[in-house]
Amino acid sequence: MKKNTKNVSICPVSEALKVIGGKWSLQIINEIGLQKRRFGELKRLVPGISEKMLIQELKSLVGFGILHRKAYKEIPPRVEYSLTEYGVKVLPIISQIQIFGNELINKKEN
Amino acid sequence: MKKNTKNVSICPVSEALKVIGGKWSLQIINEIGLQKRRFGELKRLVPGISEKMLIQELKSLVGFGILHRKAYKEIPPRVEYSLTEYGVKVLPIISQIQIFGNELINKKEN
DNA sequence: AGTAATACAAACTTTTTTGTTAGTACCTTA
DNA sequence: TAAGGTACTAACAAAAAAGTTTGTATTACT
Repeated sequence: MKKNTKNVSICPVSEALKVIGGKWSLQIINEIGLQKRRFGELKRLVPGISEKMLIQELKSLVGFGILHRKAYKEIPPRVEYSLTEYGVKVLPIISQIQIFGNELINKKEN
Repeated sequence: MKKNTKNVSICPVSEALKVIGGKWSLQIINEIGLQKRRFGELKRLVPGISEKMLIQELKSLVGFGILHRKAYKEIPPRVEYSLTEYGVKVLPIISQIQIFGNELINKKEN
């Protein structure tokens, strides 16, 4: 495994989980997909999320370079979020997790 | 999206995260891979994990049908963990996360 | 009799994550 | 003048996850 400057191992899985490890990030990324989504739109699309968690996650993902944020200078405000070229690389993870999640659901039904 | 008996939506991603959403589960599953691993072995292989978290996760994963636990009636005790047929289906998720994690690491280095 | 090895268990504390509530700025329209 | 719509912010509370410490059973070996 790779080491950092202090010669401590860096685990790719751990590094990834710092970015997409929370309760909501994957759901948000999934709803954005290859589109542009407004804040209010995401609020509706991600069921159960609070406004606080939504902005918190959006900010974090923007900070990690996963999301791009475009604010229009209008009143009332309009902000659009979309995946960056890095963000797009999260989508295959989601696909795999969905496959597994569906297996779990089918398994439960027995 | 699928609905359960109470007509509430079930999200495959959420369901999957209930099983593999913690800090350690993916690392543990990754270390087991297609082999058999003893408790003590995993303790060494997963750096930084406490004994408590290790058994807690192992128990949980056994409960979800991801891991198989085989205890030998010996003293000192010997217990071997391995992936079930369901557990094996987590490996592609890990592969994808590793790809993404490595991208993050490379990105940081600039 | 004392120690070592292995795989845990239980009680408790700390840390992290998530949720709740109330409030802001700005312009438009009634 | 007052209310409405949008994207936030901040303070605080609750819940969930993770960490720490101490202890257990069993047998073999010294």
